[in-house]
Amino acid sequence: MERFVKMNKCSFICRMRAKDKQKIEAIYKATLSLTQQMGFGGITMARIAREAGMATGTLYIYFKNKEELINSLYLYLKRQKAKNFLTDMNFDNPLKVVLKQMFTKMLMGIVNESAELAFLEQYHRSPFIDEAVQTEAMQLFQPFFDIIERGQKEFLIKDVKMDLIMAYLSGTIHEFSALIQDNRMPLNEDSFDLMFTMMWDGLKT
Amino acid sequence: MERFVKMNKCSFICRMRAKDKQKIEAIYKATLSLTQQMGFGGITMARIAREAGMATGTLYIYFKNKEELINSLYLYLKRQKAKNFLTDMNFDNPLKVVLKQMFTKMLMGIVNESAELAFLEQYHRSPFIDEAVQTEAMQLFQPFFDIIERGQKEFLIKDVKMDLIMAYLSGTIHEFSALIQDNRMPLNEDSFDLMFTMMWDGLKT
Amino acid sequence: MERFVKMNKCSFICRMRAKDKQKIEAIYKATLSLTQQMGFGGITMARIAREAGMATGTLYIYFKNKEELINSLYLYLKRQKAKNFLTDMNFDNPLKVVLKQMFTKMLMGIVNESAELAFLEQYHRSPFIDEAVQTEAMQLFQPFFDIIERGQKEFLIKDVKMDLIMAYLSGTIHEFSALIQDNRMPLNEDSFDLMFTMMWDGLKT
Amino acid sequence: MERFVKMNKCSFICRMRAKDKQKIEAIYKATLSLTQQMGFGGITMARIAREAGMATGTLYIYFKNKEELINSLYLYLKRQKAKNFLTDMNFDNPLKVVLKQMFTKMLMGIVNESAELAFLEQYHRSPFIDEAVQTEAMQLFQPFFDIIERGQKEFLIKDVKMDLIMAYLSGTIHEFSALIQDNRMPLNEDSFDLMFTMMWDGLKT
DNA sequence: AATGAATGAGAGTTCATTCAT
DNA sequence: TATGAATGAACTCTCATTCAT
Repeated sequence: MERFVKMNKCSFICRMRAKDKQKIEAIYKATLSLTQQMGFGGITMARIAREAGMATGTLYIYFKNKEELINSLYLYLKRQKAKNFLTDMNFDNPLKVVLKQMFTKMLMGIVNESAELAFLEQYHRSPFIDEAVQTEAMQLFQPFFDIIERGQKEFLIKDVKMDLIMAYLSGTIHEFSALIQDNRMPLNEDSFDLMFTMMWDGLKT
Repeated sequence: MERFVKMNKCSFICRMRAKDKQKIEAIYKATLSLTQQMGFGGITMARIAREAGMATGTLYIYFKNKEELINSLYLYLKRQKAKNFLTDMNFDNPLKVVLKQMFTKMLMGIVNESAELAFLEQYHRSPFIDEAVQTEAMQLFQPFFDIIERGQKEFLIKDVKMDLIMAYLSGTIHEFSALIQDNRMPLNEDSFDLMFTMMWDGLKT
Repeated sequence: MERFVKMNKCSFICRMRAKDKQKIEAIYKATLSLTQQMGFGGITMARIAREAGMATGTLYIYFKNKEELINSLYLYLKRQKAKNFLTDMNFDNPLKVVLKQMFTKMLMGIVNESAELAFLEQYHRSPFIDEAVQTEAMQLFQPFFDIIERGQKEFLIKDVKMDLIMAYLSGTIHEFSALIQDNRMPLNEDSFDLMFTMMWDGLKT
Repeated sequence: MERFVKMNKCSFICRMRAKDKQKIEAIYKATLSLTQQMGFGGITMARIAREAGMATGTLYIYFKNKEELINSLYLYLKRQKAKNFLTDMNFDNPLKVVLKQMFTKMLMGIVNESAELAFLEQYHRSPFIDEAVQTEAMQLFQPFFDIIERGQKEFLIKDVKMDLIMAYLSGTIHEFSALIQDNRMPLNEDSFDLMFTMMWDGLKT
């Protein structure tokens, strides 16, 4: 949908009213905060609105309905994660070094953004899931798949289906993150080395 | 519409124990079936009752409320799983053999009981979770912890905290099960060997 | 869905709980009353429930949703009308006498049941209308169509399409009823004769 | 959606009358179009504004609220109808000819302006109705009443209360229009003759 | 013990109206 | 004048729980 650019005020400083980006972020923030506080089941449109400091109806200006709000937030987080993930990566390093970098980034990300994690985890088994949204989210991590394939070509990583590799990585990283979040593993280099070693030993040829 | 004439009250020798157990199992079965069909969110007391062939009110005779029903079912499944898990295990075999046996049992169990799996997975992030219940569930798997400790004493398994070992095992087994359920990995010995090898390589010293 | 007949109380006076017919009538009555008071637009489920002396949720035990409630009431009124309409009719009388009888009945019915009229009128342009329901309603008045056809065969009534006859009758009766309801025409035999004459003159050959 | 560059404010000679009228007509047109498309219940201020190519708030510059908008449109249509109705009428013709002319005009008007009809019909039982507005609308048709009175004085039309005559005419014309709109009566002279004859026979002495 | 109708709080969503720009 | 984001009351409908039978 296009909009009208209004110039009637003949104002040189023409700031378009724009459907406030800040507001969308306030909604996202409120939703994440609520998910962490009360779980996915505790999210209601009324509560999100109150937490974000606006009226219930306002949510429906920015999102068609609850489902769309949830899916948008999911995609937003995934994009953000993918962006962070690719920043400052040096893919020319030896494979194991690259993987260690990635592994560390992932765990660090999770630690710093526990609300996001809670949301993402609960999203997957929710009735809101949208296949198209998930597909798009998956594509953001293509560079990651490339690294694995490179490792397989160099005979460093087990030559098994990518599905199996992904399942293995996702399972371990997920659970390791949970350990850190629950303070059952400390947040230091030794601890990371330990976890990476387990993961890597299973992966390598 | 047919009708049953109930005579319980007219019976002088009124032992209800057996009946109760049957009813409770009917409720459990109905709940599992519904979880698989419509997800955790689709479970309502009315639906459980209908699926189990009884009135809504009857559920409240056997369970104080929905939360208790869910938690009871969780514990019931965990106990069942632990029982199956320990049956026919020969702990005198070499460690790796024992672990392979366990691994296989776990994945097989998951495949045969997909309704149970759906329930357990969704339970964990639900608002129904009860810490005491989870603790009890954990204790059922003590024999498993013993095996791991034995492996560490024999210098076969990495000498890291049990928490880390458990996180690693739980993460991989979970994801591997999902692969099988989604038919992205076949259900045969080769496939199991592949998965076990990955898992074991990460675990071993 | 099966049901249980409970006899455990060994009560000789076994009154089935039955989804209270009285309640349905209370709902109908409340709906009619509200339609008259505040128009079709003023009907809300909450108000119907309050007027009928029950909780909102209770309405949904008896009717799937608002639409079904409205359509059920419509059909109920139409059936009632058709029943009244056919009672005490002597179809052996000369045609004009039969028609006068019908005409009188219709107007009398309308006068006695002004709430019903308000409802029926507003139903027709509402978003609730259900074609199947209307078709069934139409069939209830078959005996009426038969009379008209008989009149046409006897060359007493204009030989035009039934649609046209019905439009003519429905239009005049409708408006005449409104006159009486608004007290712009008295409710006596002279007045009825006048109205019937106008109607009949247009109808006859 | 296109964009308008508005310069009104920059114009020193700012006469808005013409503009206003255009806007009001755009609003009326949009409202009629929506009534036809989605019924009276489908009209929302937001939709009217969008259809009319303006902002919601703008509607409130021209009309105090929704009720006033609807009532204004009603009166506007009635006035227009009355104007059309009186154009090209030759009241010197014999009474029956004049009536036939009127009857034809009315039905034709309905056929040509089905959106208007949909609106008028639904207006009558709406919560927006305003008595004063209706009274004014009625007065527009005075010339029509005069014709009827003339007919009564000439002993051509039944000597009954004007109310009864109006009810009779309004009822039949209404229903006949509906027949034509639903394509259950063709739009030709024979068809019009048939309908007029029915109506006239009821009316004449 | 078993029933299922009844309850009513609370969910998601819509929309007439306001108001800062 | 014109805008359209913001508001919040009011709507329909759901569901865990109760209770008379």
